[in-house]
Amino acid sequence: MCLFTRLMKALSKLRHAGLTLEDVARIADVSPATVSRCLNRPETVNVKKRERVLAAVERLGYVPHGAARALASRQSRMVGVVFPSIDNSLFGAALDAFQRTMADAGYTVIVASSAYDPELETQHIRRMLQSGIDALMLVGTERPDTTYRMIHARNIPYVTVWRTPGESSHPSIGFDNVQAAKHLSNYLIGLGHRRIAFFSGHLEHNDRARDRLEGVRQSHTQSGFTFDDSLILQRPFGVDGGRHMLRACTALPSPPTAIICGAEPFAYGAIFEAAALGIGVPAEISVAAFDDTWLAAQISPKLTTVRTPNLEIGEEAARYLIARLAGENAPPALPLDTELIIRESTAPPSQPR
Amino acid sequence: MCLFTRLMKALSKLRHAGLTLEDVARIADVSPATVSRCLNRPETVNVKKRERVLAAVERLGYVPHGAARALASRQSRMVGVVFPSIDNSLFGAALDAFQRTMADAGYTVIVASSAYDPELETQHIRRMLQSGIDALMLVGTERPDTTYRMIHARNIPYVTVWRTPGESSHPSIGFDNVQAAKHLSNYLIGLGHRRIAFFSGHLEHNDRARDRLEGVRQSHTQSGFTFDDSLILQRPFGVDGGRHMLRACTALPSPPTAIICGAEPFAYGAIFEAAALGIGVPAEISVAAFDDTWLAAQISPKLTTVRTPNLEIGEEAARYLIARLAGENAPPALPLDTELIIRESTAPPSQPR
DNA sequence: CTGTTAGCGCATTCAA
DNA sequence: TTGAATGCGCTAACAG
Repeated sequence: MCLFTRLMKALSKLRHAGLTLEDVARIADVSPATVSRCLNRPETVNVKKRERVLAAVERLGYVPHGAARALASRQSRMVGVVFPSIDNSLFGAALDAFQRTMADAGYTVIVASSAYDPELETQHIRRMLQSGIDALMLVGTERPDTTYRMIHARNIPYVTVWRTPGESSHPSIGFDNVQAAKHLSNYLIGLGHRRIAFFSGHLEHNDRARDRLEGVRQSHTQSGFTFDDSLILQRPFGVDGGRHMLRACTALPSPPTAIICGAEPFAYGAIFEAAALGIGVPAEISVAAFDDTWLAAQISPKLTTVRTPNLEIGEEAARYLIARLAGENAPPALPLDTELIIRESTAPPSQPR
Repeated sequence: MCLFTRLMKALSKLRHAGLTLEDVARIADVSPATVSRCLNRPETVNVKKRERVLAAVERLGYVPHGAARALASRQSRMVGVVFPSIDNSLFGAALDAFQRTMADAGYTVIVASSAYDPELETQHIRRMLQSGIDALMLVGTERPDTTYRMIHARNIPYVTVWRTPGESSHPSIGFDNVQAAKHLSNYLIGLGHRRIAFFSGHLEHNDRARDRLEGVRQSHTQSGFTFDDSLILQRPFGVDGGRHMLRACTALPSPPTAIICGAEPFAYGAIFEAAALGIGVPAEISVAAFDDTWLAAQISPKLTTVRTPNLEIGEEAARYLIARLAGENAPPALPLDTELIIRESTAPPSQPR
């Protein structure tokens, strides 16, 4: 029995590199508490002692035990991110920037992708809360009240990104999708387009997409035109969706002269398919989109698109959370700017009516 | 004092949704130990009692405290991933699959991107180890011994991905970069190409890139040709690198008739730049690459490329780690297959010599 | 500035 | 099967 205990202990030592605060304390000939202080608030401890302790830490290769630290201090120094997807350069860029900024502040990031499935998102959030995250970043604001209640119950800071606060009362960092879409639509209308199609991913469970559609609508009504709802097409995200929708809408009895794509892959698909079909872009149909990912300026014709501050969103969200975590009561940053980048894929309609 | 203590306790309650095992135990009228059993090994507890306990858990909305659980059980149910980058669909796809598979097995994933910087990678690994991860996934096998020692000291399972074990003794899940490159190069040589350029990211700190170059070399020597080292170009990853290298090598006194790109973005850059320069692909120069990301089949000319099992890598790596975590001694999966996908960007050289 | 003391919330013995 | 007891490794309050 005693043997067994010793064995288990040996094993546990192995697991934890055999080192605890106490070991370090013994070597440095101080109390465990002092070692703890050296690691967490070095300035509160005598210089000579501190050096002795840190030397011991170094020599032993001591590494604090995260869970123990979390349990005792009531913070894990981990933050969670749930994104609709992470295998694209849109959210990838934001995640990258977020992670980098968080790492600089000593935080570790936990990530999960919900595949645009609200239920999956809820599960991920629950699991993360359970893991003891100190803060949370989510995309958009549309989710069940119960989910927000879970978050509030834990009383941790969180941000929603990719939108501005708008009506919702959630801290948000992002840009105004409605305005951005309105701006783009106005530009097209200004070019003379009167029949504009809107290519979108599924609108339910995606407040950003709905915002953009809303912007296009407002642009029309405020310009004194009516937006034709039959020109709203929906497909799952991806190039193939764009190809399909282009084919669908060019086959219409009265086809659009311009297309606004709610997400950039649709625009690529539309442009590729138009090329395949021998339809000139922008000669016969204009194509514009949102996001300005790396491909936009590379393809031919170069894509007219709204640059969205993907990277900045990740960075600002991290900053906001770090501030909150530090006890500051900073409000989230102001809405970030978008910019309409006019390139080659848009032009006046060929046969103005 | 007593008041203060009570206050602190109240505060802590708030932070943790006010619920501990003990609370549940009290409500269900059992001991805390029983509640713990119900949650972890339900089959070892009386059915009636179990139901009572689970009902209480449900009703109270009890959520176990991750850090406490980790501390007591010596496992965090978190696994770490350090990737060179996450804002591209290559690693993004793998990460996505990895995360999904891990989530299904009840694990949470921590992610960090090293930006191809070895030192940053080391830091991230250290931090993750400290966070108490139960397992770790890394890309490639080339890193300081000290890093591997850190991992071994913790005695946790890990995998390296994107390569096959090869000489190194590390568990690996991936494909044979040398063979894949050799295959591609053989195909080009078979087409009649004798001057083949290799577009690469930086070769130091990137064993995959070196493997691919090695494959191209082997292909040449085994076919009885010599590979011209002056046709190895290096640039940071990205389309711009591809554009730049295309310009550079077409300006050579004796330019190549074909290009093998170590990563796909280079190929896109090369193709776009060739179009801009009025150089025909594949009429005047052939272009081929690795990865087969979504764009490969969309651009014009459609890209000849080696399909690499990005998604499968993430999935298999997760499976392997899960098995190891479950105590199974499963060896990593066999090398995954790659497939040469011949499309439109390659053809015999225009002026065979 | 330092050491002593007392838990953090849970899993896991062990004896019943 | 169950409950009581113990401690995981650390931080934080307190007295010195």
